[in-house]
Amino acid sequence: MQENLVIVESPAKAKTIENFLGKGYTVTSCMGHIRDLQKKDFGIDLEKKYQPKYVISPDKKKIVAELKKLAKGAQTVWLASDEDREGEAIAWHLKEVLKLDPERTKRIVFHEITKEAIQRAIENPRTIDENLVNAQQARRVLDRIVGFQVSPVLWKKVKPALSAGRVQSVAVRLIVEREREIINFKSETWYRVNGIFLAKDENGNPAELKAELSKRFPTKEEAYAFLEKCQSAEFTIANVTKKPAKRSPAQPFTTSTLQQEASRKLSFSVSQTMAVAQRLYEAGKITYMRTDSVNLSNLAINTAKQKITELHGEEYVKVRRYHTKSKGAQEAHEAIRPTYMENETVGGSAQEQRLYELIWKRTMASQMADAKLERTNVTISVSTAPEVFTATGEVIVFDGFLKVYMESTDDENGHGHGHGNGGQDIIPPLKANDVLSMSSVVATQRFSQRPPRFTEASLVKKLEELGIGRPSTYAPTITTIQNRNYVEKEDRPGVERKFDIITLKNGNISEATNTEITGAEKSKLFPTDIGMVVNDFLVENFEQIMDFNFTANVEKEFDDIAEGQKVWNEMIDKFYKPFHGQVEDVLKNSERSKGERILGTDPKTGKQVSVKIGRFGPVAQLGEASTEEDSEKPQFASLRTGQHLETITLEETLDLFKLPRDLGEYENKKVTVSIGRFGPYIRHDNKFVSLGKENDPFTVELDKAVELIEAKREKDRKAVIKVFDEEPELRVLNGRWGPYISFQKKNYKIPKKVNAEELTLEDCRKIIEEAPEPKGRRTRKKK
DNA sequence: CAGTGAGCGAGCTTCCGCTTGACTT
Repeated sequence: MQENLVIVESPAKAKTIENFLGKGYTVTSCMGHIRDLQKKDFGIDLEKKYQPKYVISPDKKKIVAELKKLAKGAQTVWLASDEDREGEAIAWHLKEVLKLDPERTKRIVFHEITKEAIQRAIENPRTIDENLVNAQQARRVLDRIVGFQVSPVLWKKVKPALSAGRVQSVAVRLIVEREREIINFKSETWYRVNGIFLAKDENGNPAELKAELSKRFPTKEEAYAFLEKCQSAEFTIANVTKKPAKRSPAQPFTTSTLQQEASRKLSFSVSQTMAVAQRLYEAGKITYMRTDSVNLSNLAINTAKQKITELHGEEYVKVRRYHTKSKGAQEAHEAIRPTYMENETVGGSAQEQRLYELIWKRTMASQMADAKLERTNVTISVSTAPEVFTATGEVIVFDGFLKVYMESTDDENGHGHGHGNGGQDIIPPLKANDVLSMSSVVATQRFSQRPPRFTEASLVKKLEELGIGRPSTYAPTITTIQNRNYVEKEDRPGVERKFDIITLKNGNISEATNTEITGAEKSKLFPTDIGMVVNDFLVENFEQIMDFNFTANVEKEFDDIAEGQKVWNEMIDKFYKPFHGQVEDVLKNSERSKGERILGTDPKTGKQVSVKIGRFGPVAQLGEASTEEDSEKPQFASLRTGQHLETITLEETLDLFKLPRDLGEYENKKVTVSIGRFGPYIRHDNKFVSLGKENDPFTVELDKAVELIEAKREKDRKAVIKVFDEEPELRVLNGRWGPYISFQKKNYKIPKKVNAEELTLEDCRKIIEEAPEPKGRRTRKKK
């Protein structure tokens, strides 16, 4: 009989701990929560004070059976789940489900995964903290109430299969509101003036001093006038100051900061980061990747110190202890760090290697000395004008942590567009009253930047700041709002923008107009039409849930429950009563929401032009539906990809009704052009030919269409490699991925070694016969 | 694949947080 059974949450942890405990202890894992509210019939008994109806999660049945067996054979069961709200609940569910005898059950928590810490935990067992468990039950019940009562309202009032929740709905709101800020953004313009002056460096060689005028000019005329003044001006150093400055390393990684940096530096999506981190964790190369702690173990700090000394010398070491600020953060957990600091690199896939390297550098830097800088500020006065030029230089005196790692920022506007920003590293030696000769003064038209769109990672950052969601849910939440089609991750090309440049050089002033690309986006989150409609509906009708502080407010109450100051189902009752009233009221009284926008009237027919969400997505409508008999039905046309309810104009909408267009006849059959799901196409003789990107369906002519039809026929001819007279249904075709066999509407792969040209009918039949049955069910949800 | 946009009604959808695989493309 096994004396002791220790149950932890994750199997990797179990393995480590078993090694520390040695004989007499079996360590196993329960893989997180083993029970949850039942999914059907709400899962909460509203008649019995919100009593939760728990069921064993289907994917945990096997684990529970195994745990039962092990617990039966153990003298003492040690519940060693995490020390937070969820962990406490896991311990309690285990106790309930495994029907553990209180006499032989002990609750322990580790503050660190070391032999000493575990030994200490074993020596200091406690009982399950019922208050903490109740705080978790309140959290769980509240989330179920919100999710399962608001979602059905959406099914009725907007569209079936939609969802709402405490976390996801607020995440969508952030993106929708940001998009509207961008739509309504009015760019301002001004003129920035940069001067290049001539000086001498330490060795007496010519050196440039780049400076920016402290004033921006709102108009071209004012900028021009200033340059005219500069023509005859004398430029004098008014002031030189030098100040020391320092920069400190960033904290070690948490889930959220890892996702951000992997996104910025490696272009990983948040779920990709988590999947790669999971593999590193399972291979024992990094510590646990779902954490909000910045704490490093003593062991980690010491080995980092050694490694830094070994690689860079002792002066680069600075031991720093980081503490997580957020309340209820788990000091038991550690920051994400390499398990063995001495390993600079690891094997594995390229992605694993890159993510590991990032984690290693960040951890190292966190224990390294500050970088010391010297900042120089120079002011240059202009004899003919009150404005001054300033130049700022920054020289690294001691690199410190910068030797290994520098955190990136999301600031996409930071480093201008190559028009000079007035800054430079090294400032030539100068002193006050030096007179400089001017090489050039350039006024450049600049524009204020619209707010940036969210990336997956910057959205996680924002959610974390708002206290919404947990390390284990950031990635799934981001995935959910994309799967529900509330949000899309997209690239968008920028647009060309013209800007003026006025240059003073060699005493002459010249003007020019340049162009630049602006507003290009890569992997940014855009709200969809349905996302916007759902968001507006929820903000209008469920303000409390959609409030950015809703989570923070209920968290305070959960804390009160955890401290025994509040009774959990009383707290839920206070929330539920008014909330449920609201749900009923909205169901009864609110209008169906279709996001309808009336754009104006069609000048030709005088009919109303509008857009809305239809059964099959966003649709434009010409004319109004009427209840009268024999009244004309309105015309409909789907919006094209890239067009949105919020931004489409009357003209763009009217264009949609110009299709399908009749181009005339070819071979006595009608040729028409239209736009379908896969873009613009030509229809002729019941065949379809894609128009491609280069041809506009609104202007394309018959000649071009015929050309495309012929090209398609030629391509189709080439597509057929072989036909057999005996079996007309069987053909060898050339597809996108090479040759394949088509038979009775099904396609079959040809083995790589086989030359498709030489296939006989017998060969083909054999391939079809031996083709593996398509396994498994098709996933119901399509993205 | 190249459309749809009327209405009825059955049966379904949905939350957040803990954890890993087991699946297919």
